[in-house]
Amino acid sequence: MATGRGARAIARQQITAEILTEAKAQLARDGASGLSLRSIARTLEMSSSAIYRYFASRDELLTALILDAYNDLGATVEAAEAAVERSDLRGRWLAATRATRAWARAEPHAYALIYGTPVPNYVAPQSTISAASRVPIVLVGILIAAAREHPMDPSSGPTGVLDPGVLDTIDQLAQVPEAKIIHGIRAWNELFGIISFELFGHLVGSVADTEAYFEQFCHETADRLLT
Amino acid sequence: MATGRGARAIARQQITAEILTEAKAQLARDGASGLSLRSIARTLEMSSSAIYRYFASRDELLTALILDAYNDLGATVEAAEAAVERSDLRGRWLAATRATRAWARAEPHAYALIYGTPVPNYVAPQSTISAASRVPIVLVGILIAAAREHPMDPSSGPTGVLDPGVLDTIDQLAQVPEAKIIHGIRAWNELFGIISFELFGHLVGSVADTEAYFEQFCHETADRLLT
DNA sequence: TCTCAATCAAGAGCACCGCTCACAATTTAG
DNA sequence: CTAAATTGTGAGCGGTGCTCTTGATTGAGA
Repeated sequence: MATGRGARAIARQQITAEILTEAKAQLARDGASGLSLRSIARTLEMSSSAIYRYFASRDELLTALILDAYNDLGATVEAAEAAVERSDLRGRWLAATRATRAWARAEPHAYALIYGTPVPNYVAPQSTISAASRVPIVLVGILIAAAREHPMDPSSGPTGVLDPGVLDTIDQLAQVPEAKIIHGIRAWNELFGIISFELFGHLVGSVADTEAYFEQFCHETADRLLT
Repeated sequence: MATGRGARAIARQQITAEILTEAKAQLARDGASGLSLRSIARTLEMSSSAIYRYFASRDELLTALILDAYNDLGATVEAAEAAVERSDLRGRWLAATRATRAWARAEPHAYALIYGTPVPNYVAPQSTISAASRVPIVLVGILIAAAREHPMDPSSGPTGVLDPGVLDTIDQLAQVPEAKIIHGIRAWNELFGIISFELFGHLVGSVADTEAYFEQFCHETADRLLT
C-alpha cells in the first residue's frame, strides 16, 4: 500500500489538492457554513460521491481547512516577526500582533473557522495542535528574549496555573518567571478577544476607531511585557 | 390587526412560546448548528410548514434565541452585581465578571451563539443591541462609581477612539476620563477573550487551572480599573 | 503476458434540511 | 350572516451529507 511514487498516487495527490483549493475558495467566499461537498464536486465536474474517495466526510475536509488556516496564519505572523531586527523587541511584538490582526481581517472566514465557534463534533488531531501553536510560540519567543535582557527571578509568582507541559516543550521558558508567562498568555487572549470583537461586530457603537484602539493595545502590552 | 386580547391571540402567543422553549432546549443540547425547524415541529406534533406561521425563517428563530441569550446573560450578571454592597466596588467587579464566566460555562451553546462566529446572513435588529448592552452597562456602571470616588480630569487621554454615541447614551460617562473608558472596554474584550478560549479549547496545553487563571484576571483588572 | 486485486468514478437512493404553495378548516370582524 | 383573515395540512422543490452497487481502469505479481 502507498507505493508513494506511482502515477496513480500522483494523480490522487493532485485531485486532493484541487478539492482543497476549491474548498478554500468556497470558505473565503461563503464561510464554513456555506461549504458543501456537492458544490465542490460540481465545480470540479465530478460526481458527488467521488469526493468521498479523497475526504471521508465533510468534517475531514473541514479539519484540513482548519490545519491550513492555522499554518497560513502561523507562517504570516512568523514572517512578519522575523523581518524585524532581532534586538528590537518592541518592534517584534508590534509586528507579530499587527500581522495577526491583518491576517484576520484579510481572511475573516478562515479566522472564524479556527477562533470562532468550534465545529460540532470536531476534535483537534495532533497535527493541528502544533500548527495552532505557531503564533503563541512566536509571541513567547519575544518574551524569552525580553527575559534574557532583563533577567529576573524565575521562581517568583504563583504556581499551578500553567500546564507543566508547556514548560517542557519550550525549555527556555524556564528562564521566564511564571507571572510573566501568565501575562503573556493574557495578552494573547486579549489579542484574540479584540480581533474577534472587531470582526464579529461587537465593537460597533463603542469603539469608533478600531485601528487606534488596537494600536493602543499592542503598544501597552509591549510596555508591560517587555520591560 | 393584533387586537391583543382575543383567545386567538393568546393561543398564538402560547404556541410561539412552546416553539421557543423547544428551540432553546435543542440549542442547549446540540448547539445552533443542530437546530432544525422540522425537528421542533415533530416534537411539538405539528406539521413542519405550520412552524412558518410563527417564525418566518430559521434565521428569525435564531434571532429570537440570540435575543433571549443576551437577556439571560444580562439578567444573570445584573443580579449578581446588584447583590453586592454598593460601596464594595471591587466586589461588584468580581461578581459581574465571575457571573459572566459562570453563565458561559453553564450555557456554552448559548454563549457560542452570541459571542462565537456570527450566523451568516444575520444583521442585529435594534431589539438585540439593547439586550447586548446589558453586560457592558453593568461594567461601565462600576467604572463610573469608581470615578466618582477618585475624581480625575475627564479631558485627559487620547480622543477619537471611542464612538461619540456611547458618551451620549450613558451621560455619566462624561465624568470618566476617556483613557479609563478605553481600559474598561479592553477589560471587557479580555473577559470574553478568556472565556472564549476556555470554552473553545484554546487554553488546553497552556493553562491548566483555568479557575485560578480567571481569578488572576478579574482581580488584576479590578486593581487597574477601580483605583 | 495474462490475471487478479485494488482503486476509482458514476449513479441511484436514503434521510434529512429550509422553504413554498395550494387547499381546507376555522375563527373573527363587519 | 357573510366575507375576510388566520391557522393547519400535505405535497413538493431543490438542496445537503452520506452509502451502496455497479462497472471501468489501472498496476503489480505469477
